[in-house]
Parts: sequence; C-alpha cells; structure tokens
Amino acid sequence: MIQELKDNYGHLFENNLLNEINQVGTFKEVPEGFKMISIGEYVKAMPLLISGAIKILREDNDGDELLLYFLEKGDTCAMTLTCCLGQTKSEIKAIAETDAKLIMIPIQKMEEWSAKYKSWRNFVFESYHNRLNEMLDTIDSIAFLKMDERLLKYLIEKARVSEDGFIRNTHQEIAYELHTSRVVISRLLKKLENLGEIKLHRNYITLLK
Amino acid sequence: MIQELKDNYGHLFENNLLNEINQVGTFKEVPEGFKMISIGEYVKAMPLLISGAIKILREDNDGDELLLYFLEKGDTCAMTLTCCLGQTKSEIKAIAETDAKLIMIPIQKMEEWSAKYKSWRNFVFESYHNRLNEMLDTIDSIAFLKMDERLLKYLIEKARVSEDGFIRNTHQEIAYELHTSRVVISRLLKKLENLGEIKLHRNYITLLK
DNA sequence: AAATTAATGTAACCCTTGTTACACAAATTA
DNA sequence: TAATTTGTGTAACAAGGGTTACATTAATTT
Repeated sequence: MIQELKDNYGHLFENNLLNEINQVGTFKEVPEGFKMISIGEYVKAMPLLISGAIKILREDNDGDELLLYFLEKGDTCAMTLTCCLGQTKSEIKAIAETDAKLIMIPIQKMEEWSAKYKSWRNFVFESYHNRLNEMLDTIDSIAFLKMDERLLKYLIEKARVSEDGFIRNTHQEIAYELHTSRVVISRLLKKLENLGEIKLHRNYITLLK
Repeated sequence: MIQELKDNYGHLFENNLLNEINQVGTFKEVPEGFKMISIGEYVKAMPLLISGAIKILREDNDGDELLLYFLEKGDTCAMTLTCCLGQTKSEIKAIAETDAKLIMIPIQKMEEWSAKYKSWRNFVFESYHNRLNEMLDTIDSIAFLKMDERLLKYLIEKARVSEDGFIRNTHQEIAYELHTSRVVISRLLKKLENLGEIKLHRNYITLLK
C-alpha cells in the first residue's frame, strides 16, 4: 500500500476500496505548469490528488481564460467524474499550479465502485458538492465584486495554495487568469500596495495582512 | 402509477424504482412565482420536475440576485442532492418560472436508491453533470460577454422556457435577474429593438429572429 | 373621469475598466 | 559589457455600464 494513499484517503475509504485503488491506480508526479487536460480532450483517467494544487480554468473561443478554482490534497476533479460516464469531452483546462502528486484511476472503475462502496459514492457526491460550491463562489466574484476586490481575493487564494505564501506571478499572468488586462492589474496592484495590503516585487508579490 | 411519472421518467428508471418513487413520492403543483426554497433554508425533499420550469438564482449579502439557470421537465436540483447528504443549507434560491408539476421524494431515499439502482446513480450523476455545465455557461456569460449579448441570450432562454414564447417581464425584473439596473436594460432593449432582434411592448417582449 | 401607480424612454453625468503608448528597470543573452 | 527581452509604472483617452433625474404613457384605483 502506498503510504500517501493511506495518509490522504485512509479516513475516507474502507480498506477493501483502498486495496483496490492501490492495485489499479498508478502513482504520478507532475511538475508545476504541467497541462493535465485541455478543453475538448477526452478524459482517460480520474485523478486523486495527494499533494500540490491543480488550477482549473475556463476558456472561451478566443482563447481568453478565467480561473475557476483550485483542486488540492484530497480533492478530485468533478468534471472528470461525469466525463467518464458520458464519454464527453472536457469543458475545462487543468494545469498544475505547483508540483503535484496524484493517483490516477482507470475510469472503468468509477461505475463499479459506485455500486460497491458507499464511501466511494459519498466521496463522489461530496466532490460534486464542493465543486458546485466553488463554481458558485467564482460566480459571486465575477458577478458581485469589483475588480480590486476580485484581485485581492485571488491573491489570497494564490498565496494559500502556494507552498511559501508567495504569489509567483507576473502581472500579465494574473491578468489572464482574471480575464482582464495587464495595465488594469498593475494599476490595482499598486493601489493595494499603497493601501498596505501587499508588497510588490519583480515576479512575485507578498501579502501583508 | 402516476401517468406523469411514467411519461417523464419511464425511460430513465427501471420498473422497481418507478414503483418505489410512486409509493413514497408526493405529487405537487406550484403556481408561477412560487418560492420553492431560499438561501440558508434546509432541504426537506428532492424534486423531480414533471412540467414547467424552475429558475435557480444566486443572491449576495445585499440581496442582489443573479439568474443561474432553469430546471425543466426531467431535471432535478443538483444542489438538493448534496444538501440531503451533508444536511447543509441551500446555497441558492429557487422560484417557479411557470406553473409547474413535481414529484417530491423524501431525502432519506437518496442514499438507499444510490446503492440499489444503477439507473438512479446515473440519473444523479447526469444531473450533476448538467448542472455543472449550466454553471459553466453562466460563468461564460458573465465573464466573457458584454451586457447586450448577455441580455439577448437571456431573452432567448426566457422565451424558450415560457409556454408561448413571450417574455412576460418588466425591464426592472430583467435587471434584477441579470444584476444590473433598469435604465441599462431599457437602453439595451431599445437598441435590440432598433436592430430588429425584438419587439417591445408594455409588460412583455417578443423575439423576432 | 380624475387621480394615482406602474412601466418605459431618455438625457446627462460619473466611475470603472479597457486600450494605446511609452518610459524605465531588471534580467537574460549575445 | 552591450544588446535584447521581460516586467513594471503611468499617463491619456475611450467605452461600457451604473446613477440620477425627469418626462411620458398605460394601467389601475378611487
């Protein structure tokens, strides 16, 4: 049994299921920036996240993107879940935000385990629930917040999922993920710095509060 | 067996499950405008929609609202699904867009049927999938579209779920659902009318294309 | 019918965000 | 070290959308 499986999912799954996961799952490490899946691709396996963070992005036809949310340790991809059943294409893009470790499960097991293990069903339902709530949170941000508030919220999220609390992004990268322009981001970042919320550096940002 | 159950869900569920639904479910009719649930309330039952449409709205702390999507015949509420399991409060508001007929299922059956019926599991997974996609669509609209495009898309949706294809709303009501102001909506509606997309009347709008 | 209320049209103005343009500094490459 | 690339700061301006104010017209109430 992989120790990391036990550590992260031992409290969630019964032993029989853990053993099955251990047998059919493959351990995988991906580096920061690794593209896990793009829009329109078919899903081949379902990831169980062990460590690190995966960012989930939406893209429009012009290639404009928008950060939806992060997957972290103990999470799985709800999109994958249904793609498996319906054999439909991915609606989202997933990129490793940090180095990450995962266990990949062949999608055929999904249906089987849903019938067999209550803990698996609960895990899947729970995942859907979490993802829906994260989507709601994203909608709240873009519908109800102004750009400066969205930016601060974004920075706090970014700092949380990064290992050292630093936000290692250029203004241009931030602009892409919030679907706005670099100039707007630079302007608002400077404003936040003047308010004492953050400290700006070349290539990274630190939160002060 | 209620005929409406067979008509709408007969192809989805096996006979044993249909019989169970028939036994424990209660038939319910609600009038247009009926508030099914508010944010913060606990879910008591799970609805299976037979006819009509239910609009699902998100609200912020100031009471500002935003239309997320519509539930229609054959749909169920994905939010309800997880609320049942986790006993958490509703994150959304649901209001009957038209007169609607539903079958209400006691939430205790959820878990039981998930273990027992493959068709039920598939239905639940499918519902989640649909709802996630609708949320993505909503996000696309507010993130990538300008207000005039959002408005037109909204009008097309509204016309689709209404029985006669008319949009029976005041400009103020539309403004609430798109989270903008009445003046903005009146302005853009007039523009759409000048473009030949719609025809404006007092208290209702018709699509021309 | 007169008065009131509800719905719509529109002008004028302001703020936020997006765009263009360019300066400058830090990092990288030649 | 010089040249180039990358990242940031900022000004000036444009556009979209939100706000206030008020007029007009249709429906409802008295």
